[in-house]
Amino acid sequence: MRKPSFLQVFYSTSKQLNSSTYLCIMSKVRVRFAPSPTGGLHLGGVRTVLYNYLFARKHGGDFIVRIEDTDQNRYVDGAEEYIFDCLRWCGIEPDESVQHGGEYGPYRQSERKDSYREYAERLVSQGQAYYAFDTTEELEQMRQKHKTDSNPSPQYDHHIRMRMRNSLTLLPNEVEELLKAGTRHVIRIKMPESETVSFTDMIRGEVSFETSLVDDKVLLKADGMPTYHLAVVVDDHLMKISHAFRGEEWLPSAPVHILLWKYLFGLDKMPKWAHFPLILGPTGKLSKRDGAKYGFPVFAMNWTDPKNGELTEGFREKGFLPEAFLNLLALLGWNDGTEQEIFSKEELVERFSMDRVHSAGAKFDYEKAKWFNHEWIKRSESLAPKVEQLLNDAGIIVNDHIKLENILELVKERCHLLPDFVQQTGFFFQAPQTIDLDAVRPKWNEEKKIFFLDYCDLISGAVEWNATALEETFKKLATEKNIKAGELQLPFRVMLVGGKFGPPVFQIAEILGKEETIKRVSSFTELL
RNA sequence: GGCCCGUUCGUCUAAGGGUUAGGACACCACCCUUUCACGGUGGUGAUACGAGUUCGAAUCUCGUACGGGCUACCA
Repeated sequence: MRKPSFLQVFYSTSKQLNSSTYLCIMSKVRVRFAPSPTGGLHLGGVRTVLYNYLFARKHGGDFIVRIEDTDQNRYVDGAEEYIFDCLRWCGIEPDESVQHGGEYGPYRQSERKDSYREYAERLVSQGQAYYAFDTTEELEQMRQKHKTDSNPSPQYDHHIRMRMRNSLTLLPNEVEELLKAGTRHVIRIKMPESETVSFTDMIRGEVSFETSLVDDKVLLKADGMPTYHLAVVVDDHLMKISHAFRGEEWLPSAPVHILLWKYLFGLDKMPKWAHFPLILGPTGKLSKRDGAKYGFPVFAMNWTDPKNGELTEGFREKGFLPEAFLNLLALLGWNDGTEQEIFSKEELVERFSMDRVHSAGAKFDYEKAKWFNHEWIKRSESLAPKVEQLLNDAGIIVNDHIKLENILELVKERCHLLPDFVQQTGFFFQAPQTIDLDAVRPKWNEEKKIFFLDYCDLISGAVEWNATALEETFKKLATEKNIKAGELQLPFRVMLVGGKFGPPVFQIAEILGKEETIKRVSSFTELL
């Protein structure tokens, strides 16, 4: 018997599915990251990008970056460029964006301004939204007037709206007049008085809300710009977004978005939602404003606030590898069910699945973050350019690149953050500026001084210059002089590197070379 | 205050009714190493509480407590 073709199977299976599942199968996966250009890009933002990206790649879909710049007051110069720089550093390239182009542009909401009003007006004519003419002062008055102990933050909702100045309370011709006169107004959604709105979150399952408890959110602002609520729904529709992922802080406004989808485009067209758990700092939600006050970075890369010139350090500059940064972020709220913790980007794409994303918030652990970075440093084969840059910045010139590669292999396991390499490799290229004499002094004596002088004589004539030979000579001489070799190794180390650190001391001497080794020992013996 | 989400070692997490509740980071001890690391071995350490369902609950249900988020013409 012939096997049924894929299409036949597909057709017969799909008939048994409901229409929304059918659509889900049919439509291409398209996800978006929608940041607002208001400052640095923090941990949580990058993880949201990552999960979006992984999901898109995993399902052969598109990853879109849409700039949500509908608030002109909060616009910060350079923030948009910065976001793309961060993504580039992480190795995440969008398929469509302001910088990458695409068929669904413009990808900046401010440039789509004209399209939103039409949808808001449509809602008004459908009776699902209304014009509101209340001024900021009137709103403030309302909040003051209705504020009680049991209701500290009164909402513009179905209890209040009939007492405000809007197209629900005003006569039609009054509204007409106000509109004609160009009176500043907003368009608000008219939340139903008693409906239950629910949806299935890919991470949390069914979530439901009573519409009577949700306020009449502004959809279109007085300046003609949409609020997030309108823009996200309209643009997700226009850009054919199949799955909408965002942080948990958006969950409370989900009913507004669901209703908007229902009114404007139909629930069957609505993307699947997932709300990611928050990444918490030591005291709660990580905030952009808290910058590096936690003792660890929160931004992906250095961010300088153009308003006050204030610099906030980023993970990149702190010395994190992008591979490690992505890895640690991926594991903050997700795991593949095995005990594996180190994943490359490619592995993450392969293993990622939304139903293994945790629903509970995760407190960021900087110690573990450093462990991830250490693991990636140990695995990395391409550290040299980064380390060389760091050394240059410290005023140390790298004259031999093969030598640097060899040194890197030797010291990798001692470095958690990239700047650690400066201490661990610097002395190979430049004699130590400071010598930790105190580490040697207590057990130092004339006998030992003579040992080193004699050792220098011995090795200066050595034909074979390698760690093994050097160690052999060293130990032999020590035995002859009846001094414990161990007591001599620490001083030797301090002479060569300046302190109690670094790889095995004879290997250091090997790399340093004869001339330099003898030079450092001699100058040391003159100091003590 | 209201609404929503959440709750397994200090932290990130595994365990989709039956496990001595597993791993990782951190911490401690020992081994390796006469620096510091890496590595190895071992250890301390958790199902918030109370009911219910069940022969059996970390796991399902309800309540309580606690934590977090939201409550703008910000996103």
